[in-house]
Amino acid sequence: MRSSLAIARVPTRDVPRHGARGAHVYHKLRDAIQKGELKPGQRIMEVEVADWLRVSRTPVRDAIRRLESEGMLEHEPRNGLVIARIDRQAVMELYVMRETLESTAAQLCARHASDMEVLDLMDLIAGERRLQGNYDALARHNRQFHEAIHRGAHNRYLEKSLYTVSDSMGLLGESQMRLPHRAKTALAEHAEIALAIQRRDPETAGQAARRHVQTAQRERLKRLFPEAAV
Amino acid sequence: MRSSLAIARVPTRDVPRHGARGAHVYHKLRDAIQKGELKPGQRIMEVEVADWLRVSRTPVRDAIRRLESEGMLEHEPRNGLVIARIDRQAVMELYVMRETLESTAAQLCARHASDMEVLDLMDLIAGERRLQGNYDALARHNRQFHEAIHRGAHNRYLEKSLYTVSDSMGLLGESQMRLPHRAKTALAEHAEIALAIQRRDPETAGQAARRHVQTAQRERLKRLFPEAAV
DNA sequence: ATGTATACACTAGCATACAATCTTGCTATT
DNA sequence: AATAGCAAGATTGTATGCTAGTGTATACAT
Repeated sequence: MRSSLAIARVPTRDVPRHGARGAHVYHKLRDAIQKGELKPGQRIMEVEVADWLRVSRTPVRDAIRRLESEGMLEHEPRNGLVIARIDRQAVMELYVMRETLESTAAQLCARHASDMEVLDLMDLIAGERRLQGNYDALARHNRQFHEAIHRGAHNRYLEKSLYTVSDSMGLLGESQMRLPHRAKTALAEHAEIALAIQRRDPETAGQAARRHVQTAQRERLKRLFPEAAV
Repeated sequence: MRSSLAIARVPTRDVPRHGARGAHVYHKLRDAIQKGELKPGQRIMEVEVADWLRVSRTPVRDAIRRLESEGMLEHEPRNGLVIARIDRQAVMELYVMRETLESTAAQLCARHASDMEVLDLMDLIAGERRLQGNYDALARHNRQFHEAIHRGAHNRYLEKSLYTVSDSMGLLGESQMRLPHRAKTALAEHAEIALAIQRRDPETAGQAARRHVQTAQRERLKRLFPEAAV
């Protein structure tokens, strides 16, 4: 079918091979949104994206449909497709949802995670301690820690829901882990969750996760709406 | 652009007008899956669907991408795109997820539903009582009741998650409400949830919803896997 | 100056043509 | 008999042209 050295073959351009362009566009857009290069309310046009990534409109459409269904993009009545805006009300709803899901994930993780997964979790806590001060790394690490818990719950539907909720959180701006005091508090909270999971104590783990989300929410609201008395 | 009486114009065929074909295909496919006309594992091919609905592959692809992202369709390694299969493990995970979400919805509904929405809920209970024996109607009614609670929670992310979870439930086969004894029990459980919501008692409402999902799960497992000792 | 109508540009929805990939079954070779 | 290789057909991925619909500007009327 192809050159016998197909495995060594590399795309001439940065255009991905046939059969992966839709996914490529999806990830590029997603990353750009997460990094804040594309901001909420900003308009997205098929041709622009297609030009940017040097593909045709079709794979762009595929990616857009997916991001739309995940709530990262939305059609604004008289304005076309835009990066989803998250108003105050939506932030509240999002955090309520996250509270529920993270709490459930922690509970299930305490019940179902393998011993290996629990060890991973403890390693992550140790790693987080070492990273104090390095805010970029902490932000990435934070996501890893939470994802480890999500995986440990062994529930694909829950994991997927948490995935989209986390992405929507990304729309709110940069990670809270960049705030020194937040990073410190978060470490303690993470440790509390991880220890409860290690003890196989679902109730405590769930409660700890719930509190963790709540304090994160309070901090977030202070930054997003500093004028409001929260 | 068009005839001056565009408003009176009706599509010649059942092909919807420009700007709605993708959505049309989405709903047709979704309905067919819910009704069991398309069964889990069955292969879906773009051209077939396109012929069936007399549209081109493009809107079909749009619909497929969406259903895929919602978990109704999935790619099977050497078989292409198929209606999602739900194995025993997935059923368990799905019900855990539903338990969490329905419970949360009931709690939030007790807190945030408007008085009008609560009245609606009570009307639905009364209606359900009258429908005893009419199993088709009960199945529809059941969905309405739950959707009313989902809406009453006033949380768009929660509502969306519940929407996709409910759809995945549809993959399991016909509604449990067709079983006489299940219909009777369900009515009592629904009433319990609704009354707690009316009393604005989130804790009780949440617990009742959780139990409701659990008994539904037990019944479902009995039917799906009669051999297993559950 | 304000309202209304017409023309124009822009964008997403759609259809279709083309290309790459995968499946499958056959054949030749061992 | 088993297996590698090949070829035909099937199916999805990709590119692109065309069109309907909608926002915007300009001209005209009041």
